[in-house]
Amino acid sequence: MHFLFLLELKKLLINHHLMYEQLRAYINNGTSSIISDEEFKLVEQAFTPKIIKKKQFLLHEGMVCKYMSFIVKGTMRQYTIDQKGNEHIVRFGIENWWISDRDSFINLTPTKYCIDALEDTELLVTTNEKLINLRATSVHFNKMCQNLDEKHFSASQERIQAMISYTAEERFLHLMNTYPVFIQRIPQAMLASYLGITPETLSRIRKQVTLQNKSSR
Amino acid sequence: MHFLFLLELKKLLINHHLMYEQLRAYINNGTSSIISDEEFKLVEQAFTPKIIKKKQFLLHEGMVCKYMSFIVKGTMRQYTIDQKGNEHIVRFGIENWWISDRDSFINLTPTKYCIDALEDTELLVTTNEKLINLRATSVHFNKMCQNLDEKHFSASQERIQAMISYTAEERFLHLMNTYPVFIQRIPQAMLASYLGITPETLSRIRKQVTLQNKSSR
DNA sequence: AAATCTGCTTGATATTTGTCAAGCGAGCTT
DNA sequence: AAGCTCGCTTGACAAATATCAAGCAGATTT
Repeated sequence: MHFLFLLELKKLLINHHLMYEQLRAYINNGTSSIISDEEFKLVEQAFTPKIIKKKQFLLHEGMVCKYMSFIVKGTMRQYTIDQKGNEHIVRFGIENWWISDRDSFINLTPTKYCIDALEDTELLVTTNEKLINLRATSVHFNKMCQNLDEKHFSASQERIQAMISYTAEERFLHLMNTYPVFIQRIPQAMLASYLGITPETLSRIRKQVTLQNKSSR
Repeated sequence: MHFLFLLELKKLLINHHLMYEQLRAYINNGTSSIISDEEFKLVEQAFTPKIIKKKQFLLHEGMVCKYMSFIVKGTMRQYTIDQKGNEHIVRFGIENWWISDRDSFINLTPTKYCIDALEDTELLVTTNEKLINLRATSVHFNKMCQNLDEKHFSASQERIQAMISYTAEERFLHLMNTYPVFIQRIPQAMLASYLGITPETLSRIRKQVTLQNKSSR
């Protein structure tokens, strides 16, 4: 009994180690110089590993979003629920992106979003206070945050532009090109919601698209 | 002749002074402590005043966006032009917001956006290098940038959510509540583009809305 | 194995929005 | 004052998308 417990604990620690290592790799990825062990220790201390099982919630409508989480592995979604009970997916979260409702996180206001996991997902979680401190003390980490923010800006703008200028079919093709991972991993009904259309319409669009591909070959 | 020139120059300097003062006011607005004169001098030095006349371009598709501009007064639009020649407005810029294509600004890639002025607009312009230096030297300015970024994040997310969950009419009503200034200042055809609909549809929606208001009184 | 559920597809029809064409009033130019 | 552009509206019709209802194959539960 004791022995099995220790074994599980060991596995857990190894897994946690791997999670931090991926964060380290991503930090190094964005800068020319490599983050030192001492500096990375500061980063480690600011984050807590967390695993969210499929369908579990990270955030629920009405809560204040106290955490900002770096996704190490897995897929999440951030969505609202309207009066009719329909879900509208604002954002998918995958590896190497933040997941959080920044508005609620910064202003401590209740969120209107839910965030849950589409598959078992590994997170590194931090608070606003720790984040602010860490950004002030670790140059490399701060740089990573800036890069992530720019990535986020760019993605949002791209999405808005697609929504106002493209038809549903064009938006789907655009998504296929930009985030092919989404198409592979995410159930079609959720992709439809993300694209702002109904599942039925997406089904017809896909049929359309595959037919066009076949005839052009 | 000499005299008139000096008079014009004086007017210009006074105007420039007022522009900087507004930036100072906005910086102070976002923090608990007030920015000192020495610190604000650093801010002043990083920016150049610029006036863009109505319909003039600040940025054109294909250029690299080398500047980030703080709007002191006026209205701008950031938009794409599709193959059919239709314009799609991604964003309006008004007082106390940045205007720039951040993606191009950061990565030095050619932009796909045009930015022009809807009315004579006063800007304080800076470069990425100056911005980075200034953020490192002025705590108050850095805080303002963070606040602006959060404002931008929040607005983008809000917009995306509106696009995927609301009908055209709901989006218009939402815009009326969120940015009534837009409705007052901006020609209807451009509002339509911003909402992702045609001018004709917006015209019909407005008719609809005013009829409903009348009957409910 | 039967029953249920989930994710997706398909068809018929309704609703929303776009397209094209015309018109109208206000302000501007000549 | 005549003519013109601009911003907006309106009508008739077309296209895109939603809605409702049904069905179906594969996975999961009982």
